[in-house]
Amino acid sequence: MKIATWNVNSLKVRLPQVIDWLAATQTDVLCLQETKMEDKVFPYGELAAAGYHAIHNGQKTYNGVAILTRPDIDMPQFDLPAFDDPQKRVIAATVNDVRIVCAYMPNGQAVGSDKYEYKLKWLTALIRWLGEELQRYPRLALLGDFNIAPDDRDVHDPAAWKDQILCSEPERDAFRRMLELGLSDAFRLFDQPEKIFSWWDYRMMGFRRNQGMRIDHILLSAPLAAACTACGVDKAPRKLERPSDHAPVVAELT
DNA sequence: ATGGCTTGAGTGTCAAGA
Repeated sequence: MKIATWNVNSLKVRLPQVIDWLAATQTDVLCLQETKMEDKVFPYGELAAAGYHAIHNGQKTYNGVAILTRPDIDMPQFDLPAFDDPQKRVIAATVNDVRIVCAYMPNGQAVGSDKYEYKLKWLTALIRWLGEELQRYPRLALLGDFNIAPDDRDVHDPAAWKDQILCSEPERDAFRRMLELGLSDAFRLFDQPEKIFSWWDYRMMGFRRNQGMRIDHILLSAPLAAACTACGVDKAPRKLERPSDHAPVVAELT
């Protein structure tokens, strides 16, 4: 089973790219972030015509997450429980006996800002809930835009970004706490080339200069990590006209 | 130099992203 995550930065703009990419890659499960639309305008019909079931947790303008699958979807869940939040950042479901959790984690804007405090509180709530979910669902995959670069290897210029947003120690500590639940970073299960990123700034020719960050991740519980045969970033969609600033991250499970 | 693009809302120009 091929699973993937992609922050599309508006599904309205990117829907043709998503449908083309699904057809080209034969992906079984795709988690989307930043759909930026309400549920009532979500393109269920176009996706069904492309062969995909879909569930969506959206809102106007900001955030919004979806899971697209070729297999049937069971036990959908929307939002973090026990964390009152109008921002639509979490959706989960069971697909082929794997619990898929799709998350758009807060950006945080700047270390020390109100949005940064919200990010850290949100991450703590996520981690508490993930611990419970792993008890219920030992076969669990967490996919999404984490807005965290876990390590200096994941940053094009670690000196410039030291202690900045996406790289600060409290954010990296939250990422480590996810790993301590028993999850593995699928990308790091394998030897990887240097300077592989999943996001590049639209400005300053960031993509052409490969000035990016690895902030989109697939974390796997132990049974799934043992079944994972490959993980990488597919840069092809980032080269298209009107791309998202993020590229898909893909993992293959036997 | 805290900008540089891109999107949505909405028709001015700003918030937000990372």
